Amino acid sequence: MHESLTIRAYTRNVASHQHNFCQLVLPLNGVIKLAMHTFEGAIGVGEGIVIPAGTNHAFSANEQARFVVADLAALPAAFARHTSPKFLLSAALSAYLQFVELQLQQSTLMTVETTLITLFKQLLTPHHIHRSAGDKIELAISQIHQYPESVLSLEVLCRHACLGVTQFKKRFREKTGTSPGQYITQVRMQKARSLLQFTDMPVTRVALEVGYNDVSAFSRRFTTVFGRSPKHFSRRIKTPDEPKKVTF
DNA sequence: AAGCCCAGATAGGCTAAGAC
DNA sequence: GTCTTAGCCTATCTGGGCTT
Repeated sequence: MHESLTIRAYTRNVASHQHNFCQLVLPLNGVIKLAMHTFEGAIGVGEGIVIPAGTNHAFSANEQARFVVADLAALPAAFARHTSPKFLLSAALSAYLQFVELQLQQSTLMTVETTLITLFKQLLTPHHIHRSAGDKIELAISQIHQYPESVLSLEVLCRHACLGVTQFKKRFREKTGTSPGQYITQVRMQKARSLLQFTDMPVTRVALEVGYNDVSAFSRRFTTVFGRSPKHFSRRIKTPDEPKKVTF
């Protein structure tokens, strides 16, 4: 099949139908109402819904609605563990979809669409796709992904999930396969590595950005997780091949 | 099923020393 | 000045068993 990204707008009522491919619907503006056997409700900006191949679905979109529809040959791996078809997008992925809209409206090159789809599929990772806030544990997970630098004690997370500590720990492990503490560390270290690789922030600043008030504690944890010190990943390292800065 | 308790493990803060 | 590493200490987390 031909995989594609398209921008669609206001749609009154589309009767129940199905495709032999997987479809993701991602609002850029307005609200879309969707009905299928595993879900019935509305999705807005910052959310998305996955419609597996062969699933009957009907939908309508309000007058303000504008949304990206991605037709994909297979269900992306990031959705394999999802129990709900609804999901949340990271701020970075939402920004990318805005960029996609502009490019699709302005570019006439087929290669651009191909590149946009390729990158879109690469961004469909747990780092950018969070489960919908419809579940109590998902609320806590969403909090971890949105604010990894904040105080994320068990007490705080239990409050977000409206659960007791025992229930929270049990359900969290069932959902994620790991403990809350280890999950938080994973998220923080992934973010730290990205900041080191793609910004010129010093290690001390990166430590603060991911919730460590002490750089030695951050360095120790980072080295444990990745096997190399933060400085190894830092852009601030000058390699022998790096061109010398020319000043005028 | 949910909550409580507890021993052991782990994380994070602080300090100091040393490399670059 | 920036960063890493190590030692020490305290707080918090984890996982399992027990109770309600």
